[in-house]
Amino acid sequence: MSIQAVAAKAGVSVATVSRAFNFPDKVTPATRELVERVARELNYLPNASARTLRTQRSRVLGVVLPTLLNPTFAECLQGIARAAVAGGYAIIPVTTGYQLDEEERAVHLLLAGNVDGLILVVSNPSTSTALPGLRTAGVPYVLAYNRHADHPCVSVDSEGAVADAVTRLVLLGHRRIAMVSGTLAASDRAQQRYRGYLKGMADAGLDAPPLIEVPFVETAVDALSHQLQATRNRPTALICSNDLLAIRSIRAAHLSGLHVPDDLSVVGFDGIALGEDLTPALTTIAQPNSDIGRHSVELLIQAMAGGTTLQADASLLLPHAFRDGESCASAREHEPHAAAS
Amino acid sequence: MSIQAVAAKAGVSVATVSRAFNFPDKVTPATRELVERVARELNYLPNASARTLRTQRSRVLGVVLPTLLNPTFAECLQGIARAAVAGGYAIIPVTTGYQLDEEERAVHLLLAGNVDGLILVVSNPSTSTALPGLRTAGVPYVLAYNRHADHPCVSVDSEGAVADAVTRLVLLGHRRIAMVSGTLAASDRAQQRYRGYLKGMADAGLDAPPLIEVPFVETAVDALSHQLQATRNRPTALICSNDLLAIRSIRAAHLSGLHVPDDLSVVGFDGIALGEDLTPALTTIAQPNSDIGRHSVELLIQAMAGGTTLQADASLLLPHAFRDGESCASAREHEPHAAAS
DNA sequence: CTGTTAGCGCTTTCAA
DNA sequence: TTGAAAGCGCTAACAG
Repeated sequence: MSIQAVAAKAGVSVATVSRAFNFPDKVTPATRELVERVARELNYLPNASARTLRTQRSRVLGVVLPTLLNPTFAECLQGIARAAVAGGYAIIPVTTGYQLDEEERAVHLLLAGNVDGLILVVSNPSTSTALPGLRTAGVPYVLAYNRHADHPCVSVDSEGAVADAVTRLVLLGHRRIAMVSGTLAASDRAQQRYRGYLKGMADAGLDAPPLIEVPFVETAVDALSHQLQATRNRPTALICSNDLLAIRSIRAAHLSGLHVPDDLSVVGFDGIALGEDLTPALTTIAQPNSDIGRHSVELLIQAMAGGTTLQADASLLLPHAFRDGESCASAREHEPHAAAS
Repeated sequence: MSIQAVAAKAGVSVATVSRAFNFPDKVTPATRELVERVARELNYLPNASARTLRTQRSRVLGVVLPTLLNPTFAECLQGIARAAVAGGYAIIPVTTGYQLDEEERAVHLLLAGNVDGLILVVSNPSTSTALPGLRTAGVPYVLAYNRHADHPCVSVDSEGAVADAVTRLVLLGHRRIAMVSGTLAASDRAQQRYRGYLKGMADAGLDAPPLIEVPFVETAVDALSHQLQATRNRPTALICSNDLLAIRSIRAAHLSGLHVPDDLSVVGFDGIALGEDLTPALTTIAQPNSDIGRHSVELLIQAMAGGTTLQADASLLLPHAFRDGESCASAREHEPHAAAS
């Protein structure tokens, strides 16, 4: 079904059909209705490729994210999708599995696909190989979750959030607080969160035990169980770099015969919706995942409307919230191995 | 960057550039390398819209799903994405929130976007308003998770799976087994699973208590807690229509002072990866979510290669597996309220 | 092996 | 208010 067919059947020119759809008030009500009726009869759908080719605008946004298996990004994507539709845009999401080369491949794919703009969550803006190319290509883009002085970003103050969380744990009587993280090198967020942890510990005058880094999420439970059993001065609280890690930490504690939160408090980061349905309900630093997506889209659309590309000073810092759950409690008055500490 | 520019700079015709990219062996190695070098220098990316317009093939697949907030569909989408990339296709996913009108809107959007084929998870194939249009449009499509005699579907035998699960529970000594489901009318899968439950109960010669239908997932925990507290002949086991519901059921049990699995066994359906990390680890009927996505794509690509549309007889029934966890145990020898039963 | 050229479906001047 | 026609970037005959 082409515009030609509609024009022929309606007895008007293709230009008129085009106008009837794109500028309804530039044609007389009579012809407009005629065209609309015929189009409906013929089941006409304007061809997006032809339109894109002609106008040089696709009304499609590319989205690059690490994975959808982490509900954090699924929630964010949901926010992106909703805002995109509201703004008249479609989206093409591509996942990268936290791999640098995949990030670059994804950007290429999307650029070749004529997207008008990009929203991306990269491993690390500083080391990303995809970003420089994007910049020179002149395509508007915005980073979500990442935080970097040279790029437009929509994020939260991870560092401050974790530092605050440490303070809370200290107020609950915890002294031996450890941090659990994925590969530090693979994510600027993990690095920021770790810095926040170190800051919080320093502020409280506490020694920070070595970071518990679990390179592969699949092995997190085993690695953690090992740590929880082996350590003599076992931590009484764990701050986890994300909720998935927190969930696995709770399991690791269980497998080590520790009860959460009585023997071990666990705090997550992300605020995935599922966390509230767990038993114990996850105590976590909640990010507004859906809003991060929404604001990214709105920023992008706004910039595109102005025909410009986004600058770093357009960055947005969204509020986070400490979400109380049941995986976190006061440190026991009576600590085991007290003599050894 | 157009093909013209590359041709000019390389001193060849546009046709040669096109060939160098699409049929490398139809040009001499020398010119091919020349073209490739110039293209790289100019940072040339072929324009997808122009190519689509010309060839009438977009190499894009549309994906329609209820939501990405349920990890089941996120896992499936991951499988779809991987298979699509392997087959040289990009995907555009659209979520519908289980709403009929959204399903129709999504299909329209995708069709206008020139997708070559569609993979969809609809609420109910029988009542779907989007499917008939799709059929007449002649666009290849396949349903995932749904099951229907008139459409090509990739699914598992939900009915048989649930019936088997009931049998297992019976063998564990359970007699009072209830089923928890979302809105039955909203999903053919829920209906199939319920039928399987009824069949399993009948086979065991047991009375099936009324279905516990929780219309809105958000309220599931409250509604369930209420049921678990109010019932005199409280069930000793719950079969849940999906894993999210199972997780909420475990929480509801906890809030009602019941321990899982000692006081109540809970079995889910879906096999989301997260279930294995929970405490207790979720006992569930696992679907091969990623494979469902992969097979859907492969079926579709295969059909498109043959220039045909998929028929109902191409449907695939994939194997499911009962995944043992910790949320399910033998019924207590010594049942409370035994006298009343 | 390479070049010329028509045309995919649409929007957008420019004229009428 | 409407129509004629050019052209977006690419591929695929067809000719050489």
